[in-house]
Amino acid sequence: MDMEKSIAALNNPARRKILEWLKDRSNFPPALPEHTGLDGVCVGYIQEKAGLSQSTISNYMGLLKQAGFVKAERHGQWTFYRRDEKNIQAFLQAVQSELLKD
Amino acid sequence: MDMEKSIAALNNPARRKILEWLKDRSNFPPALPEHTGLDGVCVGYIQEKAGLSQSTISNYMGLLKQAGFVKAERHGQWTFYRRDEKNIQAFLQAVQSELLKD
DNA sequence: TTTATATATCGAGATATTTCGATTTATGGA
DNA sequence: TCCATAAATCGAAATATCTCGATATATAAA
Repeated sequence: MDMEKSIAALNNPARRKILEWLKDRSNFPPALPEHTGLDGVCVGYIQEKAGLSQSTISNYMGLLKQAGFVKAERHGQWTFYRRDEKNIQAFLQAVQSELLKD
Repeated sequence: MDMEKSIAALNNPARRKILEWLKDRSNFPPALPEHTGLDGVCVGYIQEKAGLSQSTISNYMGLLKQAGFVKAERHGQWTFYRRDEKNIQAFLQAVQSELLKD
């Protein structure tokens, strides 16, 4: 749990939005036939949804990954990103115990 | 609850430290005789503890205040800052419901 | 009213982040 | 092998943050 990286990753509305969208696969276009059964969302779909450039999204997903909020898995030419719920919970726990009195 | 301002305010290790220190008055030098009974810690003590310039700390406390994490109260020439526990809890609630799935 | 002290505000240089388009790398298909 | 597509990396301009010292403001004390 790198609090520094985690908070920096959250310090951007688009990145927070992406984390929210990733809660539900149906926020993105339906998976391609060759992707049925695979978990996560590929960069292109996130880019389309966010309306930002490919390089920006790739960068953002890298930051979210380094912060531990998402996991990446490569399948062929695509990289699928999905939330890392365990780490997200761990982060919330950590902020809480840092911020909360007692 | 301005999530934007709140996260930005937390996106700095010194400001997070200050919030932690403010949990316990004894992290700072004892209050002056003329301040006994008054709540909070004055800027000078925070500055001394943090080892940053006076203007930096004044700026930081302003950011923490705008984010709702602290309350300021002026007594004479001193400004006393203290945590706003209600708002801190509200923030934690908000991050949690934004980040957590379900 | 002058002086001293505490804090806030201003202006600026250094550093970091944002975001892009261009390029590179990885992979799969013709 | 050559081409197409997806994603990552690079380089850069615009903007924001960090942090300071200097100055301004507010208050109290002499």
